[in-house]
Amino acid sequence: MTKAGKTVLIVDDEAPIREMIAVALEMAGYECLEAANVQEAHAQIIDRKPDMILLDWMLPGTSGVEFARRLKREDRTAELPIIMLTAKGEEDNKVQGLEAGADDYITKPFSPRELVARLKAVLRRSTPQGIEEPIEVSGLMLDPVCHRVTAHGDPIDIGPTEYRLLQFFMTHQERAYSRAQLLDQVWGGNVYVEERTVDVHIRRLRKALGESHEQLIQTVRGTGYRFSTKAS
Amino acid sequence: MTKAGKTVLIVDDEAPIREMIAVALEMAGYECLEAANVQEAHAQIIDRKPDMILLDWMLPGTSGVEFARRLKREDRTAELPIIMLTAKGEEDNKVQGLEAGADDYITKPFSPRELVARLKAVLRRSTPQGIEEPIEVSGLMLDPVCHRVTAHGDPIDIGPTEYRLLQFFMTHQERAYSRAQLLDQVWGGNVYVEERTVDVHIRRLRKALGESHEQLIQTVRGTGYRFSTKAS
DNA sequence: TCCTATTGTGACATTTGCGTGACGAGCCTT
DNA sequence: AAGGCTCGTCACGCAAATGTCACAATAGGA
Repeated sequence: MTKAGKTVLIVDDEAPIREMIAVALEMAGYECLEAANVQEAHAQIIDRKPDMILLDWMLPGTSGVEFARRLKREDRTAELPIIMLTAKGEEDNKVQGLEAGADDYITKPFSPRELVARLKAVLRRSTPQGIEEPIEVSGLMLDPVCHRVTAHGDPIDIGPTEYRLLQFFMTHQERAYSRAQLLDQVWGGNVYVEERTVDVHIRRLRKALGESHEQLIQTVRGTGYRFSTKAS
Repeated sequence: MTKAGKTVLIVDDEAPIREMIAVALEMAGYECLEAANVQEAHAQIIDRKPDMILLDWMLPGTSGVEFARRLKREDRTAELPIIMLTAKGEEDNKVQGLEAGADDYITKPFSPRELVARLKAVLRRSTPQGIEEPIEVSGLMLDPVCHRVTAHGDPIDIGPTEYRLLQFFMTHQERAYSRAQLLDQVWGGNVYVEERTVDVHIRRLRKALGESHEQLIQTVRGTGYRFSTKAS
């Protein structure tokens, strides 16, 4: 489920180090941004909206700690996970770093493997999914927490894509969506697939729902599809 | 928000430090026990049953690491969360500490705020529910007190990790968990392990459960796993 | 009614995700 | 030191899931 690889912003004043880290992370499937100082970092954050920040302790101008503190203070960036990088021998500052709002702390030199591992752990913690209530429509129930679909209590077996499709429909009832919109919302923006693929998945979903509920997914000829309890 | 304040055992040979920590924790609503050495600590654990342990790295006689390892080995105390305390400059030993079974690790000097924060985090993920009643699901029984699993009365032999995994599943039925979530909940947040490792342990657990019960652990394609009595 | 644009449907090759056995490292007991 | 145990990782293979196509079915306008 490699949605889109998460984006990591690397802030360090030494280009070779940035590069090294970037290579390691890209091999692990992350997208990397780089910044040599606080100004660049700030621009990147606003512009590219990374999912987390690798922040060197020592920076020209504003120090890393200060920058971290600033980010945590701003609403817009308060939730951004930060991992502080520090050279060995600066361990005194660990407490400061963590208090400033860093989510983890790693000492140079470090192995790429360790870096990636910590990164994963931090990302894992900081991305809780929204509160998800079961949705029920005329006997058809989708429970996001259990990741399960049932019709009058009986489990229905569908693939991941059909699940996402159904979830989208059930949270957006009564409205017609074009194939392009569905691809955007269910498949995710930057994927190239034929629009007719939507038809196939609609079919699979209808089949899985069975005669009792397939009517909920209505064809809007010339436009797309709609999920509705009312007959068309 | 939860029941009564948790009890924390502070193990350190320097009385002033114990005192300082105790004051900080009591202000945060915890009850504190103190021990200057391993013998005292052991007595306190048996006698007062603390909910977690703050363990200094350096101790007269048996070292903190060794003590931690011993606690993790004994069934009776294996689940007790431990936070190791260490003076600055001993960071090399961090890995040793964590591997010995410590759930977290904190370097002196530290701020009371940091200590309390880590303590909360560790407690949160180690004992969501305090007293441990046996859990039984369709003939499969897990008894936390005896640290034993039986299927229709016949004992099942599984390793510690599989035990924790099963315990987590049985206390969190029906809900689907991603591999990342399982790593967090079962392995502990500060451990860096491949996600696929979860698969392997799932397999080992299923195998141990046998045909009669392996169906309880269901694969949720593209998402993770789920423990449920209902068929998928 | 016929025609055409649009959608339904089954089949197919490819991709992806998971199950599985094996292996080596570390720890504990002997 | 040796042997057993548990653990994390890897590589391989299978099966589900996916995207695409070709063709059938359908609707709606002329």
